[in-house]
This record gives sequence, C-alpha cells and structure tokens, in this order.
Amino acid sequence: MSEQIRPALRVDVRRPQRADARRNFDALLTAARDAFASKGVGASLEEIARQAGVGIGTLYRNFPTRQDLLNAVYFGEIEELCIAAEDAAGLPPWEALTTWLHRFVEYAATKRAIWESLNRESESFQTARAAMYAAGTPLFERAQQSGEARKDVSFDDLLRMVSGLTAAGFVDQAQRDRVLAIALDGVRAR
Amino acid sequence: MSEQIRPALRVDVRRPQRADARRNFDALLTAARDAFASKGVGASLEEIARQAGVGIGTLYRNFPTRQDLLNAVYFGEIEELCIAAEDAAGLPPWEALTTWLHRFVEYAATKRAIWESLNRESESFQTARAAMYAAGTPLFERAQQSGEARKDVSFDDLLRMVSGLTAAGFVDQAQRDRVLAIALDGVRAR
DNA sequence: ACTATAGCGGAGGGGTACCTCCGGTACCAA
DNA sequence: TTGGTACCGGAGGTACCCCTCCGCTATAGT
Repeated sequence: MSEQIRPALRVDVRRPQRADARRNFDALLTAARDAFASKGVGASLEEIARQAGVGIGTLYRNFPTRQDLLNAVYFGEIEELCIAAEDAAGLPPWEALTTWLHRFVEYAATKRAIWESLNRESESFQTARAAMYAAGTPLFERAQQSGEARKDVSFDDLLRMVSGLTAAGFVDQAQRDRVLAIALDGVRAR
Repeated sequence: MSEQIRPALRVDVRRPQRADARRNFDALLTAARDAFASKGVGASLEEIARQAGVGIGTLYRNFPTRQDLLNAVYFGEIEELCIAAEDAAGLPPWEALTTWLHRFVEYAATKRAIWESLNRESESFQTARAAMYAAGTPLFERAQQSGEARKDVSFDDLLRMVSGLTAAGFVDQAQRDRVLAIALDGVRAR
C-alpha cells in the first residue's frame, strides 16, 4: 500500500551517485532535521555541517540555499504524513481522523519551525501542502458524512487549529493530549 | 477602576528623569515591541535603536541586557491584560470569559515570540505570569460555576490552548475567530 | 545666563554566520 | 593497480551583530 506512487513529492535536490557522497547527503538531512527542530529555521548551517561530520562546502554543494535544505527535510515529513493517512484509512471514521491528527501533532510538534517558515508561497511548498491535504481530506469528509464531525468546519480550519495547538508550549505530553481532546470535542457534532 | 494598584508588576528598569531621556526610553519600547513581534525574540538590537532614532549606546544604558528589554515590553502587555480582565468582570459569566480570551488572542498573536521566550523560569516572568493568571482565573471559575464551562478543564489548559491557536498562521482574521470559536465550543459544558 | 551633570551616540574590537573557491582526497571502473 | 574524476573540506572575504567606552551635548536648577 505504501508502495503506491506519490508523484510530485520528489525534491529537486539530487541524491549523489557515489557511496561516500550518499552517506554525507543522508547525514546532512538527519542533522538538519534535528537542528531545525530544536533551533528553528535560523539554525546555523555551519553547525549542521559540523553535526553531520561534513565540511561546510559539502553542505552547500548538496543544498545550494537554505531553502533547498529546508524543503528536503520538509518533503520527507510530508511523505510520512501521507503514508500515515493511508494507514488510518481502514479505521472507523472518527477514529481514523483523530488517529491521523495525533500523528500530525507528533509531526508538527517537532517541526513547527519548518512549518512556519514554509507558510510562504514557494511553488514546491504548495505542491507538498496539496499532497498532504489530499491525503487528509478524505478522512475528514468521511467523519462528516458519518455525522460525527461538524459540517460548518473546513479541513483547513481543523488543520490550522491542530497545528496551532502543537506549537504551544505545554507542561507535558499529557497536557497536550488533554487540550487536543478538548479542542477536538469542539469539532464533534452535537 | 483601572486606577487600582497592581503591585509587583513594575519593571526593575527605571524610566529616566530628564524629558529627552524619557522620550528615548519610550521610543525604544515602541520600536522593541514592533521588532520582537515581527522578527521574533532574536531581533537585532541595533536595528531597534535605529528604528527608535536613538544610538545603540542609549539602548544599552536603559536596557543593559536583551532580557531587560524583553521584560519591559512583556510587562506592559501583561498589565493591559489585567486591566482587560477587570473591564470584563461586569459581563455575564461565559461572555466575560470569551471576551477576555479574545483580548488575550489579540495580545498573544502579536507577541507570541515574547511569550515563547519567556516560558523560561526567570523570577520576574513568573511574577508577571502569576498576575495574569490571578486576573483571568476568576472569570473562568465563574463560567464553571454557572455551569457553562466544563469542570474537567483547568485554566492553564485553556490558556495554553488559546495561546497556541493564536500562534498558528491563519489565512485571515475571520478564520482565526472561527477556529477559536470551535475550540471554545470544546470547553463548553454539554 | 551659567554651570554641573545626566544623558547621548557611534566608533571600534570581538565574535559568528554566510558563502565561494580550489588544492587535495578517495572512490570506482577498467 | 592505476588513472580519471566526482567529491571533499576548510581557509578566508564579507557582512552582520553584540557590547563597551568615552568625548560631546542638551537639560534643569540656580
């Protein structure tokens, strides 16, 4: 199922041919993922290269601009979310929706910096965003049709609400889940 | 009513005596408010001084550290919120709560950067936070006692939910209000 | 008007990040 | 093994930012 082809999600950045180069490429992506998550979009590129055990020149060869690196990390995350949506498709309507949203929370909590920065209108970002919406919308519409979700709420409303919640600083995981549950209660039809 | 004394909210930073110095002080605060709102906590202090039409030395004399400046801006905001809570006290329970929360949204939307940065545990921040909680909690408890707000939600849960929502990027003001209303519906007793 | 001084501002030293460039390294194919 | 070359890495130029220091200026009291 997750072998399915998801076109238009491939980054324009090319994964290198040589074995050592591929190792460096992957190490950079991993380091960047961590750095963006913890330090935000402005994380030092030199620090990322250091963390990856690679020279700064290697970083710039693979990702000529900061945005290229940001995109590469972001696209990977989006892809995971699309897979999660497919996986949740088999569950009952409301459960499928909330399961996916919880997965979304995990995703957005770590990567909110990226999410924020990519609210801009670069073409590649719009493509990725569209892919994620395409994956999540069916889950939401199914919950609406089953009468469990309010019909005066849009999927975009829902997603922004949830992503906003994940960005807030919570005392602990439990509080975040509790608050998410409260907010989702507002989406439930009465 | 808003003449009431609110102790422990005064900043350790002293407003200068001389007229020209006070002008500079106020200009710096205004510039800092804008800069922190738009560029985030890391906004350039030299840029803030430039924006205020003041030399960098003047900035440092009034606010020796970045945190001092951050505090000064933040404390002003908190004070406004406390006043807003007093103003809302006359309304019916649920309306009083939501009115204040909408005011909170306006506040947090512009200043989320500051809010985030101040999630740390500096003593002065805890004091300010406590003042705000003291102002808002009565509104919430009144809504609970009138049976309009759920009793399994804490004020802290509520505030973090709302502040999270304001941090999310919304398409427009209308969407933000719509989403806030949905989330607050989750807080309403059934 | 005059003076003591609170307050000003920006030059400048130190630091860090960005990005380019190119001599050197190590992979892969034959 | 060996050669060709894809790839490496970090020195270094540029640009900003932080913060201090001190000669100068504008204010307020007399």
